[in-house]
Amino acid sequence: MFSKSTEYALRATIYIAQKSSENCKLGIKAISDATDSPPHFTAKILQVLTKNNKIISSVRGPNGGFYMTEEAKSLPVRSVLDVMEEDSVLERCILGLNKCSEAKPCPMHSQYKLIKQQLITLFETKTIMELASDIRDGEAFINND
Amino acid sequence: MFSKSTEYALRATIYIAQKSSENCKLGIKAISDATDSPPHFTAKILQVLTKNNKIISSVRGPNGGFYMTEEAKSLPVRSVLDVMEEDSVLERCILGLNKCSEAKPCPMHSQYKLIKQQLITLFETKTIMELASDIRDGEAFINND
DNA sequence: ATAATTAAAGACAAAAATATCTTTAATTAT
DNA sequence: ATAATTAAAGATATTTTTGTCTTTAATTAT
Repeated sequence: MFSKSTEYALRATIYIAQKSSENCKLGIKAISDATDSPPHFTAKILQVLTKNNKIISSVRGPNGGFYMTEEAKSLPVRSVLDVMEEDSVLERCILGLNKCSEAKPCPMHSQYKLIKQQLITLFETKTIMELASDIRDGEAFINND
Repeated sequence: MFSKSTEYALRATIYIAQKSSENCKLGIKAISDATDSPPHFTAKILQVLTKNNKIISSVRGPNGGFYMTEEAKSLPVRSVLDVMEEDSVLERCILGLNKCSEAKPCPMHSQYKLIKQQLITLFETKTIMELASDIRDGEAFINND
């Protein structure tokens, strides 16, 4: 469904949301370990997610690292997809046609649009914080151990 | 959702199902034109789909080309995904975790599994023929014109 | 038989995605 | 001020995906 980059982005974001705060930041090593992601590659992805401190914030130097504000934690999961430029997965034609629409549907259009709408709703209503809470409560996991 | 290869495979299969029969075969050019796909690349993909004549059949030489038997046309759309080795899209964890399961779910697992099940059902119940009929009846389209 | 036609097979090329490594800049603690 | 620490930025490498081109083999019509 998503690229590796986006999978790593989602996992890192959820982990940072759960573990960090403005006075408790996380290093790249801790994040990549906890989410089973390649550290250097994850660092690159976090550079994107910290652009404009939109989703993730960071500070350099000793005791620095990555963290999220409470405000950012309350963003919908879809914001991560938007930044990673994978929101299109939620909109595209399942057969890859550019002009697939109600007026000129592909043969899977009418059935797939119902599923697509549920995907959109899921990513737009679920917040990052909600996913993070499930991990904190031990109801969900973010690694492969 | 799917790779370009699989998108081309699905479009080509649906087109061949609609236009061909054992005594009316289609050339690669006709297929790639009708489905807005790169001809040489599509030829490669058809080589996979014709392996063992499982889904698509072909004969070489004059008046040769690609076609489908009535039996093959009645296969579920999922058979194309299986051959293209993209059936995993219907099974994988949306966050890319290898060990995501009921016992050790990712934080999106419980909500996403409902959507995933609908995708599986869609691809397993819909037949290639059904999609092809929609095109024949002018209810659906397979190109970008 | 021969020539024409068509897909199959294989080699190659380009682009994109994934991953790593090194250098730089910012921040902090001392 | 200095040294240590950390992310940012940039360069490079590897792998995968996508795409093209050429040669081969099969089939058919003449």
